[in-house]
Amino acid sequence: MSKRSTRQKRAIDEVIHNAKGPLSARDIQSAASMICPRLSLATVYRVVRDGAEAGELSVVHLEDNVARYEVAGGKHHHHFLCHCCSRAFDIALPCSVVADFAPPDFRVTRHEITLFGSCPDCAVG
Amino acid sequence: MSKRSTRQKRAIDEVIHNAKGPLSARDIQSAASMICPRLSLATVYRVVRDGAEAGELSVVHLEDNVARYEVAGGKHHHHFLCHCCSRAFDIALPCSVVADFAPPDFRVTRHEITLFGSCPDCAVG
DNA sequence: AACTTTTTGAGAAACGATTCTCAATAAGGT
DNA sequence: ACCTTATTGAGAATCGTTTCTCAAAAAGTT
Repeated sequence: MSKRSTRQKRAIDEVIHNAKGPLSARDIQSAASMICPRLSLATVYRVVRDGAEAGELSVVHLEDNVARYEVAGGKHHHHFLCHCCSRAFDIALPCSVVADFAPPDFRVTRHEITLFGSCPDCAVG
Repeated sequence: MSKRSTRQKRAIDEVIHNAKGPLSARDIQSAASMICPRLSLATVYRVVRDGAEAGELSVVHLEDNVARYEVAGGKHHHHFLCHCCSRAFDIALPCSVVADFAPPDFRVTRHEITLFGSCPDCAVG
């Protein structure tokens, strides 16, 4: 639990809240560095870990071995991962039926739908 | 490209072909060890890498930072990852519409739907 | 069976993400 | 402004997966 409000925490918070999708620790570092120069990766990891433990952030694991963080409690959504710039974006997909199609002896507690391809910035022509 | 048929390769092949879902290198090693004792992890990695390069195997990355391998060219399906025993299972889900719901400026080339929960062996009562 | 060349086993090494260490810095209260 | 204590930065350390190394073992050919 964090006790003091610091420039670093405020910058990290702002970056995460303005993101269009979940951000990796490095994403957060480079974006928040604009606001708070010399922000260290260790601090980013500390702050997001505390945020996740406090239930304010949720951790998203897509397919590239990198944890990404987003504000928790938003409405359910899915993700798009650009194979070109490696950025992740939020996407809304209908998914109400997904869990119902699992064989009945599997207990489904959660699902993730991830789309891959190129994002608007990377798509050519 | 492999030039010789060995006990190790045959064991690994058999294990992968009989699997109910994609297998990690360690999964393969422990299963294939029954057939071919003292099989080393390095060999598993070599064989699956060659298989993937030859297009015979495809690599699946679920959310736990471990590459899993399955025979390529099967019909499209999705995966279930047991958070208890960490095994992955193949699952068939309807997914025809999934890509259509992405915003139009995203180019979708692939998707992955993963269900999480407990598998039949791990689900209690 | 002998020979040549690929393949293997075992552990060391590499690699990238994440965590730790600790002296230096900065919040927040007085 | 001062003091106490949480927080930070920078790099070292860790952790787990995957790759590399190289001598020893095995495949396939004659």
